[in-house]
Amino acid sequence: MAAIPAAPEPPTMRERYRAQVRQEVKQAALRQLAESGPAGVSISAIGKELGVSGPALYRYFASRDELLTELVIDAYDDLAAALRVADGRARLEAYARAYRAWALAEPHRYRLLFGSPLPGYDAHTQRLVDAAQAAMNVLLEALREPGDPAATAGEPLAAQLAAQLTAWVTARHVDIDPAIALRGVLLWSRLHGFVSLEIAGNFASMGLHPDALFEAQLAELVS
Amino acid sequence: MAAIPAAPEPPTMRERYRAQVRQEVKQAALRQLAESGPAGVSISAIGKELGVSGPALYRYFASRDELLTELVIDAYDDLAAALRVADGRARLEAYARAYRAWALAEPHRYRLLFGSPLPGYDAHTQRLVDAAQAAMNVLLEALREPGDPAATAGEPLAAQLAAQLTAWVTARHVDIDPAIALRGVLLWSRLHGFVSLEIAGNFASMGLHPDALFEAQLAELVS
DNA sequence: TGTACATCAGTGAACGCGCGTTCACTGATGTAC
DNA sequence: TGTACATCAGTGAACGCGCGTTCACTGATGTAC
Repeated sequence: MAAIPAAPEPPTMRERYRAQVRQEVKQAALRQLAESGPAGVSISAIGKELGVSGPALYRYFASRDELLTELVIDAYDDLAAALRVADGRARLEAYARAYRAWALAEPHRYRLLFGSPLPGYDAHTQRLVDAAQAAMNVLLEALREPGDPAATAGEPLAAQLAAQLTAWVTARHVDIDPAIALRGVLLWSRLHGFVSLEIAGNFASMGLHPDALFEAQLAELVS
Repeated sequence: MAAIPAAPEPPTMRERYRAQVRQEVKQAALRQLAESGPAGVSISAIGKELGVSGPALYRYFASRDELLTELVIDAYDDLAAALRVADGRARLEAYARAYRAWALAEPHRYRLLFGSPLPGYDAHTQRLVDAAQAAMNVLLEALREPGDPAATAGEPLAAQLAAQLTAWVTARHVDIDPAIALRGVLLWSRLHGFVSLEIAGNFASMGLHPDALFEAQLAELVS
């Protein structure tokens, strides 16, 4: 039971150096992600890009999985931050536009979050689920806005579904009606459908311009 | 310019044997797809599963890419066939249910069609785009049903979008209003959003039961 | 300011793995006379 | 019915590639006296 001396010291030079190299590794990994997809993010290739041997990276990340986890969490954080700027009246519409804009600006990261599962990688760690919920919380906040047309609930909910929604909402300390939480979940589902098809190029291969499609979709979303 | 003799002969035994082995290879590939995802579909592993050496498969498929292409086209065909059974009144609802049911029954094949792109594989060959359109045509047929509430178009369309939709619809020899085609595309987009999130386990990790969610989604879809 | 030591970033070789694909070859199967 | 030949399925070795990870080691950097 030796007392551990408290060490609130400022970071040493070595610590700052480590933090900086970690960032550079992540950036190189993101570049590879954009070029070759999640499977193409490899330790050796990152080392090559940084002018360093592969095993050197093990000083900064315990394994490839840990690196991937950091990329995923960073992406969730960035997405949530991009969504948080949606504000003011017509907040829902702003949220939808911000969601699509982020996905179009960072398609590889969007796919990392919501695309096919990586082989041998468990995306449902509590840590990852928590990070994912941050983006959802922004949506719930937007829905809580009074005076929004969505705030007027429609049909009555099935009891079981209402209970699950209530449990989910209260677990995140947001105080809204389960019917509105349902609207949030379904809104997210529709946004994801549109955006993932657009990113995959499905609209383009039908000869349809996504911008106009999205406006039409928006008209229905916010109604 | 020697005349090539026409050969409408029935398939020889060797041809039938070849066709059968091709089927077995595909089935083994589907099993691997279900277990390890698209990246796990490997020539050597298929050979091992069939009790045959890897290179033997090159008698039946020119390359791994050709095998994958066959899997994709088969999946599109099966999906379209599953959707075609949706009929009768409330055809749209039946279509939506059939779409979800197929995706839940064959999640790995659904992901093969609409999940992340495979590295080094071009999913936008004309042949593949055509196969994808078959499923869409079933939806357009369902939407053409008169008396369906969806048939009554809503707001006026942007001119450019209307032109693209008309071009797309007439290229597939279906005679419906562009506004209704738009409803079809957006309906598909929403279905895909819901189904892909459900398959990925996103609803489950929120503690939400997908069945009840889907019923709520359906109520909005068909309205 | 100067020296001795501990810390730690990075190297290069190695292990074991799996992959797609090519190639020369064996042996069985079907066909033609 | 019987023999000679062509076809073709399948084998095993090999090529070249890339991967994650471990390990003993070198050399520079920061720290303590």
